[in-house]
Amino acid sequence: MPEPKTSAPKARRGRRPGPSTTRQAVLDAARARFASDGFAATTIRLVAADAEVDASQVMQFFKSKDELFAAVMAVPPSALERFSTAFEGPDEHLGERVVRAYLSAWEGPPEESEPLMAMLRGAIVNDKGVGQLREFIQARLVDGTAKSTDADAALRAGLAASMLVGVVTGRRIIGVPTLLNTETEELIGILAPAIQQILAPNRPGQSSVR
Amino acid sequence: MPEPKTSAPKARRGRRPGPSTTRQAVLDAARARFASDGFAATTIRLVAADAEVDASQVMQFFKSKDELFAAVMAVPPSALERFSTAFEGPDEHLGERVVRAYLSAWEGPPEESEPLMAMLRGAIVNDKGVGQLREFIQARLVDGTAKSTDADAALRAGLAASMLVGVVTGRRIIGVPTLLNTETEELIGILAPAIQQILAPNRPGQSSVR
DNA sequence: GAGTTAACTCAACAATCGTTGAGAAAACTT
DNA sequence: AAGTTTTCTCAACGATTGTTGAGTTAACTC
Repeated sequence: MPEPKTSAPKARRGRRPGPSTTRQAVLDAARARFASDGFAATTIRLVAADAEVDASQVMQFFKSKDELFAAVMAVPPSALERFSTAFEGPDEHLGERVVRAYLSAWEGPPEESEPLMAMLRGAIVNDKGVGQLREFIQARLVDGTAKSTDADAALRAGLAASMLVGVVTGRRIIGVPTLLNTETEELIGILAPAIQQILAPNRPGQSSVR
Repeated sequence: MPEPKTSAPKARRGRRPGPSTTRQAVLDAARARFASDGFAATTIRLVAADAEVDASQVMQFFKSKDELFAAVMAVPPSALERFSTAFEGPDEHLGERVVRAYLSAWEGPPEESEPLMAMLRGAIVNDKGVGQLREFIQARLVDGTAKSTDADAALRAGLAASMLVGVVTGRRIIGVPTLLNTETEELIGILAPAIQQILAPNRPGQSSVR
């Protein structure tokens, strides 16, 4: 239920006085809507109402609903950094670092997590969304992290990405009760050895610290 | 591209002669459409055209689009059997059996795989879909497979389910190139040890002291 | 064979959607 | 200060959607 910030007075007719922050307001509203409701359930009119603007204004800033969605899905560099830096460093705790990077990226502040959630929620129903998510996983999570051109390393990075995205989806989108009722740290404790196994399988027996 | 079985002649006006197979034809068409296009992109008229019936006929058999979707998402018992039997047997190759069960269920014959694909594709956009997928994972893949009432075992089953569903999603829905270009057997070879790590983490014969 | 029920088509409604064009008011340019 | 540009609301269009009611034909019941 979107409610106007102030009790809706009367809609002025022309341009508003003062500097215009509307474009950013529309973008913020759209990001939140796409992230929580998905692509199909998010209507231009609803976004416009959230941003307290007319629907046609949204169309003037962003040319179409698809372009608005594309603008929303732009993943901020701070989130990308999490993934790339997680792969750097010694192989010993690689699994834990990667798991931690994924979970924290999707559970972090809205500026980082909402574009990612919007991608997941919108990917299935919007054609551009599927392509965007595919490219994001392939370029940013697979090619961008596997340092060498090793095909096997890329495959393992892709599998780890799919698995961790699956965990996030199950927890944040599907809402599987078992995953919802578990602390993030406990999840990491279980996932880290498995992802370690995927990414650095060289020493099979070395995983268990305890 | 939906194709009429025969070149569309003329639409008769009343009930057709002979025994009626229309209800099943509608269900088959809907299952295929929901599985390949998702919930939002699948229209009643499109399903009706595929089944060579009028759209109102679809509404007479199934009361609404939601109920049609619910009927489509009914997972056949043969698919459920794959999952439950995979968890039975020695722990030694548990990971490989479970991985094989998941991948084969989603890549098997259409009667089995299409309801599962419909669940995945439709889950995000349809409210009933999210609930259905959540209940499917929780009841069938978590509670149904974890033999004991052990909370930790249920959590591990839930994580394994989410991860493997993630792999299937990345491969069959998102279409991550790296995963697409890899043989199923090679995937199993990499995934099996990781899932084994999740489901049976302790070799020193320690079964969760409580 | 009459009467009832079920299967089926046709036409249309009501709602919602993305999108557009015209015009009003403020900001910006000169 | 006049003219241009940008921001903004209003009203509506065209298309599509799920859904419904009326009428038509065949199968089923007795």
